[in-house]
Amino acid sequence: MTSNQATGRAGRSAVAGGIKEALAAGDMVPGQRLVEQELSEVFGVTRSSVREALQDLAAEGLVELIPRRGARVRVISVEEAVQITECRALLEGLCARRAAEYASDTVRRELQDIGADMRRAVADGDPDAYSVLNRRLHERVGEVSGQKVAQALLDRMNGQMVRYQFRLALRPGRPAQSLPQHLAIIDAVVAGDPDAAEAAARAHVDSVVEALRDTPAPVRPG
Amino acid sequence: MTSNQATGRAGRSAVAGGIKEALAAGDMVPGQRLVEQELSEVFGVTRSSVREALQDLAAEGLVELIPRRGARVRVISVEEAVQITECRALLEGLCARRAAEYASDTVRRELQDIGADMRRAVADGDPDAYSVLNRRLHERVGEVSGQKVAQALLDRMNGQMVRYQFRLALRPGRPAQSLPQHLAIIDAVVAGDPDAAEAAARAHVDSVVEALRDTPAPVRPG
DNA sequence: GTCAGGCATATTGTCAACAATTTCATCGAC
DNA sequence: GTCGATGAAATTGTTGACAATATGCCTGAC
Repeated sequence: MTSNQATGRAGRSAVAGGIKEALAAGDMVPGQRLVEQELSEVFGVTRSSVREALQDLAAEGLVELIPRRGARVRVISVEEAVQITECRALLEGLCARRAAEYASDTVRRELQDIGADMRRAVADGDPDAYSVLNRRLHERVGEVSGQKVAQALLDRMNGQMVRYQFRLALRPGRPAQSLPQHLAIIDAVVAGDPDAAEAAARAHVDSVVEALRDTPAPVRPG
Repeated sequence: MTSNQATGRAGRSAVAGGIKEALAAGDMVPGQRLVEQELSEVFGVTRSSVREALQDLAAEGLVELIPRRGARVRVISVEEAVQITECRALLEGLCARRAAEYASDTVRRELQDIGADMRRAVADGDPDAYSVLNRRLHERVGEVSGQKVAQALLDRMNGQMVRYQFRLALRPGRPAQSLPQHLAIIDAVVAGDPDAAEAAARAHVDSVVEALRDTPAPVRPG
């Protein structure tokens, strides 16, 4: 973390990025107030930069902006997380379908490698490595699908889900549970079977819905 | 249109709203430069308000913001419009499914009324009325589905599609073509058949993809 | 002891001037 | 005649001061 006096456009993304990180790390709890001057001192930027960064975060749905009352970290209810995940299921399904149709041989091999690595990560009981591979899998599939629009929507939603994803990944046995689903997606894409790929991706994300449903509210707001 | 000297928060949404309107009306063509001072004079607000409004529009994907070079009306290619529509199909499908599951008797009756009005509009050859009913149908379905997240995404995408929707609605015979599809959605929701509702909604939006595919680029950029 | 009113403070919102950068046209060299 | 440099104008970006508003505390009446 560079604590240089960043200014202007650099400052803007520095603040936005910093808050995102803090959010992912759990250093900022939902409902927490975000005071402009405070942030400007912490990040060493002007209040204008903070202001613009907060606008950006609000547009991404990570922060709630109440007129004359300032910004708060937005609380995402379990219900909302479920809805987000339902939407994700559809969009991931679309991406998987298109990936199965369009993926080059190189990518298909790459996906197989990711699958093998995932197997290993689960066998080794390394949820951290699994999480990284998980991200890479979804990322590669989205990329090769050519569905830029769907991908942008998914990115956005993933940003809102950081808190929940963190909690889910920590659950013992969760990787073992999702591994076969991920492998099914990979197999279908590699085999070039669009219907199977879409179904597998949907089934996978739907199982996340299940997992979410018996998640307690992640953090007491306030 | 009030050309009062709006200031502050009011000014901000006044500009954003005004630009959206101009965009929908075709008064602003994609690629057109949006100069801050010019807009501030037209709308009678300070440049700060214009600036923030442009940020909002950029976040919605309606405007492209290039550092040090200003804002331009974003060009949405046919390819992108198709992708947007593909995503819409999925999300509309989800909403229709949930609507079929959860709609109250009152809403079901309301939807039937909309269907009847649509029939009439087509019979009368009134594409304008049909367009309004179309919007209301999708709106009501989204509302009753309880899918706030999907609805928010759809709103966003509809905003980006204004230009294309306008052109499509003008095509002679288009309402007659989409009428049975809309009626199918309504019937399925009214009948409480989720699978049929989802299928009908998807089929409808997929047919929009077809229509888009043989649309010439809507406006010469620049 | 509780509640209403008013004051002090913290915080956000607005603005206009200033700085930095890009753009475009003009001019000169080859 | 074309290409590149130069400078002026237009435009965006930044800053700090000032204004408006909300919040919480303190006081005093009942």
